Amino acid sequence: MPLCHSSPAILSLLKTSKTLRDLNQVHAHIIRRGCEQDHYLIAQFLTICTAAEPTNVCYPTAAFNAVISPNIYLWNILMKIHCENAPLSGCFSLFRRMREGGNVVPDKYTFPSLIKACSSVSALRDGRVVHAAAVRCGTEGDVFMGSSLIDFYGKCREIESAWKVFDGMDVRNEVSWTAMMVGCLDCGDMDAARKMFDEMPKKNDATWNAMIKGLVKSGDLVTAKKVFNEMPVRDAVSFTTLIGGYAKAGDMAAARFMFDQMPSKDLVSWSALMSGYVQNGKPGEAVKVFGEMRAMNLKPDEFILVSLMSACAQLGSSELARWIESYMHEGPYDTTRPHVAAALVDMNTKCGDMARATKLFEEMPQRDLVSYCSMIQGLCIHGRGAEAVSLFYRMIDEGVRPDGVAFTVILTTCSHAGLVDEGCRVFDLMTDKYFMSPSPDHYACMVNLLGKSGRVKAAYELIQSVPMDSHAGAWGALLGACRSHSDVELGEMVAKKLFEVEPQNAGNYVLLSNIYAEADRWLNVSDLRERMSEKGLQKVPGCSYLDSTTLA
DNA sequence: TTAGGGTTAG
Repeated sequence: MPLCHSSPAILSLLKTSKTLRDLNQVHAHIIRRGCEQDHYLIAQFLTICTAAEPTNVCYPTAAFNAVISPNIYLWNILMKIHCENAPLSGCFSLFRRMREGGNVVPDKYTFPSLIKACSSVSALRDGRVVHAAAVRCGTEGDVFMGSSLIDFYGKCREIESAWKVFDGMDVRNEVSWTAMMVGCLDCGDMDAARKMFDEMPKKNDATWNAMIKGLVKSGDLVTAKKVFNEMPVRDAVSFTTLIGGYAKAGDMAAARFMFDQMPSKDLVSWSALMSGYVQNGKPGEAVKVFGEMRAMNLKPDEFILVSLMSACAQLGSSELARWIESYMHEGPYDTTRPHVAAALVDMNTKCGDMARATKLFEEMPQRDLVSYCSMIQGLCIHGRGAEAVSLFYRMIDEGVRPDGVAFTVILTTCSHAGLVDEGCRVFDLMTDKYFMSPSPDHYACMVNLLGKSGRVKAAYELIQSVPMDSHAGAWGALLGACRSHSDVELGEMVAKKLFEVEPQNAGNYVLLSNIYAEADRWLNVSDLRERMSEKGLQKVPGCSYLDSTTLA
């Protein structure tokens, strides 16, 4: 029996609590007044607890554990807290505890959070188990249940299962429709998504924004803008989605224009604008935006600081780097969080402070894939290829599994440092131990590596064995190698291939012409120059293919 | 009795 009935004094105290300190005080009151078994009061406490300290799972769990016989409300609240902040395994052990010793039966409020936790990590098998449990509990007819299942199957790319849930629902609302539409969008089925968008009885902001996002992702910015204009009330999300779309398309003028149109800008929109400038190689602009933001007395979050650090890395300014670091130490920023730490390492290597980068890297509580890659790349930039390779193996020893990007980084390093045998070993490791199929970029790295070390024939054989469509980058690297090793015969074959795959690239003609010139084959040179002018190709001096297409 | 769940942006 509760000793007190939701003491109004404690309740009102609880409602004004904002910080952990406030909560500790209220908690002390709860314990002193013997209210630890008051379900209603503890429910309030748990809710406010996570609002104040979202990532702290331990504290609400401890308060919950003090309740002798928690009711279903309390179980569901704690379940949601775990689902949002704890690893999936923790959520499932809580779920087991609830079913085995909880003396309660899971209800329709229990499952949606669990399903959501499964979809956030695409845990298809686990989600199916929860789905089955929900069916056994007779809650699968609930709209929330259905919507979370549609979202889950959509995120796991099981669109057929999503449709089955959607079609089987007796009652659907805008959330269920939106979740299904997002499933179609993620599968690339624009027609089905558009049909749903047009046919659904009711739309909310999330619906409109999801459609805009899908159109942006498919590259159709014109229709995205049209839908945006048709939206009854545009919120920060809609603006930010379009800003991101323009940034990805390289149109920073349009992105900036959208940003300036926003009636109220939040941190996410500032961050989108900044990272747009960073992505488009305009670090100076990103730094300027950061200045504008600070002038408005806005407190940057970690995302924004990561963008600022990337901008600084591009600028290579050690002064700015030092300023950012001291700024972060003053504020409430957690510099040990993986993405922040990785950005710090990257910034310091690119601004020339390898000692600082190494110190930061070694002092991290745990090094993840991204921080390892930042450090490996840093060593590569500073010409310390051998150290980079041994760091790569240390990463594997520490149990961090390399992904495709990590292999690109290490292969590029080997290629820059001329570590041919090491590169070949890494390439074999990727295919034989990790069973990864190399991407065009990986092949390009290998061709570069073999080609630069003079093994042009081996490079040619590798590229011919590639089971995918020829990648211009790899062939281009090989042509470059043919030039530096004066292999006219192979150069001709490679160039022929390149003229097929990228006929617009004048650089390939120039390379071949240089190969001829170095072999004193002037007749071939003039032939080639003629073919170039016939095709209307012109090589801009000092400008690569990438530059000229970007400018166009 | 009061309280608890699902869709959209960096």
